Amino acid sequence: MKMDADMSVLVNELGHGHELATKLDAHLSSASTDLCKSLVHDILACLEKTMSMARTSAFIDSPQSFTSEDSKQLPFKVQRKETSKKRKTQSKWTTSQVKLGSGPEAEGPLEDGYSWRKYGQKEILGAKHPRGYYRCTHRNTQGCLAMKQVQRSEDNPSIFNVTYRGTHTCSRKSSPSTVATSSFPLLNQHDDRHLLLSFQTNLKVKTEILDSKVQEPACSSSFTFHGSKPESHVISPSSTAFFSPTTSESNYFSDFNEIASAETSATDSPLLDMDFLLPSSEMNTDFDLFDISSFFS
DNA sequence: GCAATTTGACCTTT
DNA sequence: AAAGGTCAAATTGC
Repeated sequence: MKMDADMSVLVNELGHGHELATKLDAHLSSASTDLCKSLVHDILACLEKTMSMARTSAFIDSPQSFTSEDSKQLPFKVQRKETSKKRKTQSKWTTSQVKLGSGPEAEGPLEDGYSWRKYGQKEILGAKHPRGYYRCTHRNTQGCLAMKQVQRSEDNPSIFNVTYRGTHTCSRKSSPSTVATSSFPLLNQHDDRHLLLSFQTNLKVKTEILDSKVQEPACSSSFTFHGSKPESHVISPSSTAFFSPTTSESNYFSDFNEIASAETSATDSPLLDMDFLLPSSEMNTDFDLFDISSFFS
């Protein structure tokens, strides 16, 4: 990855987003709700942090997440003993963050275009809500190792922290309904629809690259979906496009994967394991995953 | 009947 | 020993 150039683009884009958020903040002075104000400040804080991280190349150095030992494993049937190293590496991931908000017309990246299958749920210490564990539906059939974790936010029930791990190597076949229910099974389907719709107008995406120890390459991304009061939103025709697999090729998640891929490729890691398989040449330096401006228009 | 989800047990890490 | 992550049998839904 052409790191200097890309980082420059990153900083520029984030700077632009920061500028827009600042403008929005100014306009929200009287008519806005506390939530909106809060969100704006949240966005600003995150952007500032991200810009700072980009400048310091903090997250450039995040290596890949799995060892060569892991890469030897057949993905189709993970054996318990062999998962030990995977966990070891995962626990050492480190993060950088990017948050995205969504504007009214921004068809949020809520749907990543993939289908997920839940394989576990765990009560997390100190957390009000359990964490759900998901892996790609095509794990067994196509060996796709993508996984994600979904956990409801502590303070705001409408916020879901979604952490993605690995890159999809499968062909995406998920239907909107399948995805909608499988992505957030912590809610019933009725709530899911509200939640998903709410993402159109209030989406916050947080990207994390966990703190990496040099000897344990790792990278993950965390998306925080921030839904506002569901009942305040109305179904729009465009919402269907949001879930359409045909649009997923350019959705935020896939784009982020490309970005993450580029990041890790800069580490010169020899591994082509589950995390980031896309070559750096496919890096979208336009950074449209983080087309932050769209969220403020 | 098949696929997805639930959930308690098990395993690894800290 | 505690906590987090995964497995897999049982259950549920289509």
